[in-house]
Amino acid sequence: MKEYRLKNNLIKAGFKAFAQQEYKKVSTNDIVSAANVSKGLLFHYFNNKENFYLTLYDLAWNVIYRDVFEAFPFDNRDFFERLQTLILRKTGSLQKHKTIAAFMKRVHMNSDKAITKQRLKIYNHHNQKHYKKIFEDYDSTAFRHPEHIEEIFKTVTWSFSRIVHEWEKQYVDYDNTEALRILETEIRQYVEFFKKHFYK
Amino acid sequence: MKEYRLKNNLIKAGFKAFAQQEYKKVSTNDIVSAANVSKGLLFHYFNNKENFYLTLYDLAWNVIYRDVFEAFPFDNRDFFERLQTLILRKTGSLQKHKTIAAFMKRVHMNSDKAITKQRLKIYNHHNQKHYKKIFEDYDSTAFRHPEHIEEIFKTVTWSFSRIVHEWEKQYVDYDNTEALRILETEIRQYVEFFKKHFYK
Amino acid sequence: MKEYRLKNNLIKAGFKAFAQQEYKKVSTNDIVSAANVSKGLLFHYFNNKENFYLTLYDLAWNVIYRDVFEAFPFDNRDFFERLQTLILRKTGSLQKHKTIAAFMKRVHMNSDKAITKQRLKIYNHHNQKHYKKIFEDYDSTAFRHPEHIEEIFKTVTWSFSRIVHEWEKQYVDYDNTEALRILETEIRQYVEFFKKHFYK
Amino acid sequence: MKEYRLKNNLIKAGFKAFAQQEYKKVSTNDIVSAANVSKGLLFHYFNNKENFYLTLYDLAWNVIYRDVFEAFPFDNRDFFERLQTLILRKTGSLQKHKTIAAFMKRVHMNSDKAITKQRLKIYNHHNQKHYKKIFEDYDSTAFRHPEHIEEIFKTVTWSFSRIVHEWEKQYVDYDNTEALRILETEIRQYVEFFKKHFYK
DNA sequence: CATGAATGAGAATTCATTCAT
DNA sequence: TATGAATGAATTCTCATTCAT
Repeated sequence: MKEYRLKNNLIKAGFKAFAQQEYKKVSTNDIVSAANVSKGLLFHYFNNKENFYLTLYDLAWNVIYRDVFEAFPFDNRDFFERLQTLILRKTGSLQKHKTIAAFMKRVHMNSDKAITKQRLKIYNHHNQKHYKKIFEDYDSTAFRHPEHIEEIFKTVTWSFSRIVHEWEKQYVDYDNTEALRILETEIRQYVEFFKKHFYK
Repeated sequence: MKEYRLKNNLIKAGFKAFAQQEYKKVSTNDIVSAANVSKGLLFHYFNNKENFYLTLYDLAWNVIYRDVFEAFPFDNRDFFERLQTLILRKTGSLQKHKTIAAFMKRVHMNSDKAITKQRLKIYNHHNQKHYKKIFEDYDSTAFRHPEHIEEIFKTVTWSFSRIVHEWEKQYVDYDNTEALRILETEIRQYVEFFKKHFYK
Repeated sequence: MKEYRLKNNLIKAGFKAFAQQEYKKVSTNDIVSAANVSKGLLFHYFNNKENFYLTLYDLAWNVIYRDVFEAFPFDNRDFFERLQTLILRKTGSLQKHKTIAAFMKRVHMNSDKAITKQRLKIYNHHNQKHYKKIFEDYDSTAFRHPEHIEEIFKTVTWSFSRIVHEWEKQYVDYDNTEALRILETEIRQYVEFFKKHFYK
Repeated sequence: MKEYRLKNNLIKAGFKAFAQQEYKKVSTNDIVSAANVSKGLLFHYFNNKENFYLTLYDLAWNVIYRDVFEAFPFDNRDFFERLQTLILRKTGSLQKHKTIAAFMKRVHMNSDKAITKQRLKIYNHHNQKHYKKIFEDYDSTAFRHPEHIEEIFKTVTWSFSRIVHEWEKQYVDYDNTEALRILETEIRQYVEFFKKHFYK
């Protein structure tokens, strides 16, 4: 598809620019000249700066979830193991795409009202869509108290996100695969712990 | 001091503006018109926008540490209790000065390189100066292993900052004094815990 | 004529757009997207925006004069009655084609030099062509002073255009047929008046 | 007032530019460079293009009414003669300020919604203010039917505006004073006519 | 005949900063 | 100390037009 070459250039340049600097500090001029593209093209494709930014955010989630769902082991219906796979793959994807990871960090730090609102919409849309995919057919028979699934889900995901956060701070400079193995071990440990308490 | 009225107006307007919006989004026009002061005066007093911003940051710490050191119980030479007082007063001060608290949050989220660098300088300067004041004459004889004081200091301050952080998130809407009492109880609990382990 | 469908879409969209907004305010993007047609096609058919605009103007007169000349009673060779028919049909046509009427109003208000010049050319071309048709074989024997035909022509057409103008302002919201009947009565009255003075 | 020199340059350049071309066709660049003034200054004084345009419109009426009211013969309380003075002075003022006259024509032809709305507001404000001044203490005892004053007022002003309009078209190129004398004669004639019919 | 990607000059507007008074 | 007029580079965005396919 030769015709999307320049659009792609814009997207790449956008990710890079918004990963390095704040939204407001990045000028559309910077982006188009980095993308080696005319001034008008950005607006031809994305209408305005804000929409471009949010489109990139949307694309970023697409990239991440593509990695997450590539040959996802749907045959394993164990709740915790699915969750573990999800987290490890998400984290792995961000490790792989450094620019996107940096971009995401900045997006989530942006405190402009209009942008925050739209960003949440996009985020929720992805979350809903993909969590449904993963958790609509998990094995609920294993739980000791299936009626507490809501609370368990929250506690567990929250704990995991915390673990990832701590791990991120600590292993920021490490070799990717090595760091991921460490995270995996830690998560696996917690999975065992959760299983012991929440399963029959 | 009639002659500093306008400078003060600028400072107040500055805190308010930078508490509500990002550095880049706030225009000097916004500030001077909110302060009811001429355009030139801002630059007369503060040279440029960046310096104005950093001056406010410096002033903010002054405000906070003035609260902290007002009748500080220096007669109590216990390490942990001094630390506890420091933290509770700092937090209390921010609770009292909502605008400054919001301002500080935004400053610490700002990721502009030039500003980050300068901001750290100011931060370190205050930290050094005031921590010295508090911890230069603590009672070191109580420690089981005085040679580990460095590690203990880090562990403890880090834990405390974590506790405050969690507390902030949870009690954001609560009544000030009530929320502070809760924090105090929690911190006191940890102080006991630390004393038990690190003191003879 | 399947192959002119898109050209027709463009024309319709053009009339509508230029009826609603000034020439400069209408963008070619507006037109092509309203016409559901590619950007290039507009330029393929009409070369540039200005030419497109003027082509529409030309077409508008074609539409109007088609209505005027549909089964025109050429057997009646009376000068004033032909003129009356011309005016009533012209006005009726504009009442029928609201969009074209609005378009025409805007075109005649446009004061861009280049466009005004071209517009006049088109206008004169139509005028000449059609007035000739109507007035080349009128019954000149009825006039008291056939040598004054020029002045009579001017006086009469000018008076009629004035009558239509006043009528337009007054009956803008009325039912078409009803309003037209009123205009007809008024014009007929003047025709009688003119006949009395200018005929033998 | 040395400090308003450049503001005045902008105003003059604005009148000239908007007198020669449509609102949309005039670029702020054209104006500032004609005024020999920096790009920013226009926006410093007038915020945006639209507001600049409307400010000029307001100023134009000020200029005209300043001419109208300069030593206005308020001692003459005759209704028609006041009206006559008003019209002749208004017309004379526009003859004197050719640029403003051309500007006004264009403003009144502009069909942009937002601008039309604001323009009317300004127009009504001036009208109200000045008509009140002139007609609040006219001699109403002279009228045969003072209860019909509303209708008389409308009929008369409408007739006069029509006369001026025709006159404008005819004497566009004539010497100012000569043309004005012609208009005056014509108006005077009508005043006599009105007096004969509406006065006792 | 039909597309729409691509261009780039030019538009309005913003804003930190300067400087004469 | 205080003003605010003045600057102009930088920014976002528009739009008629071209052209390879």
